[in-house]
Amino acid sequence: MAQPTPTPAFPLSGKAVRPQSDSDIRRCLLCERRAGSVCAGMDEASLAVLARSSRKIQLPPGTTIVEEGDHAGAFFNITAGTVKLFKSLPDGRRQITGFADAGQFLGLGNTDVYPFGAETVNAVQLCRFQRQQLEALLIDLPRFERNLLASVTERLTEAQEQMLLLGRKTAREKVASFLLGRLAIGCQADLSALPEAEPLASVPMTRVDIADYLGLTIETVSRTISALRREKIIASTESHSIRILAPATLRHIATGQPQA
Amino acid sequence: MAQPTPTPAFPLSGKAVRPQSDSDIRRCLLCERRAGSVCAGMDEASLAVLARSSRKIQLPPGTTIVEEGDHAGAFFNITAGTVKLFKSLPDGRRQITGFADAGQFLGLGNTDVYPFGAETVNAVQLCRFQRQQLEALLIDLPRFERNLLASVTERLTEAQEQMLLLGRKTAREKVASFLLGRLAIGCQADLSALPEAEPLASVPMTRVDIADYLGLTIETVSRTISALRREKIIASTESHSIRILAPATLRHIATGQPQA
DNA sequence: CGACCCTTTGAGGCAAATCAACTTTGGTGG
DNA sequence: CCACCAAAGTTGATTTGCCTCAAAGGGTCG
Repeated sequence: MAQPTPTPAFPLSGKAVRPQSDSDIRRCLLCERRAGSVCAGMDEASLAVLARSSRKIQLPPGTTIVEEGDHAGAFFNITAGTVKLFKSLPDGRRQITGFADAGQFLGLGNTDVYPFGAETVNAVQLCRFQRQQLEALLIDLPRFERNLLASVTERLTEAQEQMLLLGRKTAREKVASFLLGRLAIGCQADLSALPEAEPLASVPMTRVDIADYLGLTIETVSRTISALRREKIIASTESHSIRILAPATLRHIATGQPQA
Repeated sequence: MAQPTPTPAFPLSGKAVRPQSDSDIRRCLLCERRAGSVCAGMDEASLAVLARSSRKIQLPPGTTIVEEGDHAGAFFNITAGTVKLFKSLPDGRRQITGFADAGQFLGLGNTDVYPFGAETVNAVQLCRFQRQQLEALLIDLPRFERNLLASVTERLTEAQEQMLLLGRKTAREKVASFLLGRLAIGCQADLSALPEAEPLASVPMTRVDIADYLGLTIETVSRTISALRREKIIASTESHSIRILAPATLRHIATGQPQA
C-alpha cells in the first residue's frame, strides 16, 4: 500500500513485466485521447505509472474483448474505434447496453466476473490494464479515481436515458434518438474544432447491432430509417455514416413531440 | 483544498450550519444502515465529519425528493423506505429507472442539474448532504469516495440488466424478473440473519409504478400477476408483499428458459 | 355509507414482430 | 476486370403480444 516510486517496474501478479522502452513511457503522455478520458488531468509522474501498467492493443472488427461471466481480470481504455457492450439471454436474445467510442473506459465491475460481453464494432485500439494492478494504483492516483467516478456516473446517466428509450419510446422515436446520439462521435479527423453542427452521424455498426441496441428487429430499424429518408429528414445512407438533413425535426421526433 | 480539522463546523455556502448536538454527531456512528451503504468502513473521526455535513429527514409517501432539471444541490442516503427514480417524456410517458431501498444513495450526477426525478414510494427516512460540501469532503474521505465508486458501478450493472429486461424480455419474463429482484429487500425486521430463502417479495409500490418500471401498462402487469397466481407460482397478493411459491420456476421464467 | 383510488377483467385494435423474398454491398479469386 | 458468393440490407404480407378502451370489483377514509 506504500506509494511506489515511479521508476521501477511493477510486480505483476505472477507474471513479469517486460522491460519498458522510452516510447512505452511516453505513450500516455503523447496520447491524443487523454483529454476527456479517465487519464485526463494527471501529472507526468502519474502518467508514467499508467503507461507502465498498461499495454496498447490493436483489434480487428468483430473481436471479442470480454465475455459475460469471464473472470474480470482487465480494464480497458479505448483510444480508437467503437466497441459494443451487451448482455444476452440463454436463448440468444441480446441487448446491446451501449456503444463505447474512443476515449471511453470499459471493464469496471464490482464482481470478479464481467456482467456483460464486449466486442469490437470496427478496428479498435485500446489500452489494457491489469485490474489488480490498477486497483492498487488507485490509492496513489486520486485524480484517476475521481475521473473514474465521473465517468461511471456519466455512463449511469446515459443508461437511464436508454431505459427511457427502451421502455417508453416508439420505434420511430428510438431510431431518431439513436441517430442524434451518434452525432459528433468519432470526428477523429483533423477537421476537429469545426462547428459541432456538423450533421453527420457516425454509424459503424450493422442493422443487427442497432436493432439489439434499440430493442427492435432489423426489419423495423430498416423500415424506420427508410421512412426518415423518404421524408427527407436524413440523407441516403452513406457508408457507415448518415447525414442529418433536419436535425431540429429529428430532435422533435426523438423527444416524442407531437408535430413531425 | 486544505485538510479541514474534524472539530469546527463546516462553512456551508452562504448558509450557517446550526450548532451540532452530541446526538447529531453520534447519528452516523449509531446508524444501522451504515454497513452496506456508502458510509461503510469509515473511522469515527470521518463519521463525525459526515454527521456534521448531513441532516436526517423524514418524508411521507408520494413526496418529491428531486425534480428532473432541478439544480443538483444535494445528495441523499436512504436509511428507511423505498424511493423511485424516473425520467419522463414531454407528453407524460414515464420510465422508472430504479427503486432505491434503504442503504442506497441517490443524487449523484455529473451535471449541475439532476438528470432524473425522485419520489418516495412509502414513508422514507434519509440523510441529506449538501453537494458542494460533500465534494470538498471527498478529498479527505477517500474511503467514502471508494464506496461511492463501488456503489455507482453496482447501479450501472443493475441498469444494464434492466436494459436487457426492457429491450428483450416478454411481459411475463419482466414481471418474473421484477418479483425476484424484490426478494430479500426491506427485511428490516429484527428477524434478519434468517435464511435468505425467505420467499417474500417486498412490493410497496403501486401497479402504475411497476408498469413504468417494466415498460408495460398497468393492465398487462395486473393480468400477468394474475396468471402467475393462477399457476400457483406466487400466492394471493398480501398487502405490499407477494409470497413466491415456486422460486425456481419463477427464475426459469425470468431468464427466458423455455419450460414453465 | 359513499367517494375516491387502485386493481382486476374483458373486448378489440394496432405497432412491431415474424415470415418470406428480393436487392445491394463487399470481398475473393479466376 | 468481372463473375461469383456470402453477408447485409430492404421491402412486403401476415401474425401477435401488448396496448387501448371500457367497466366492474375491492379498500380505505372522511
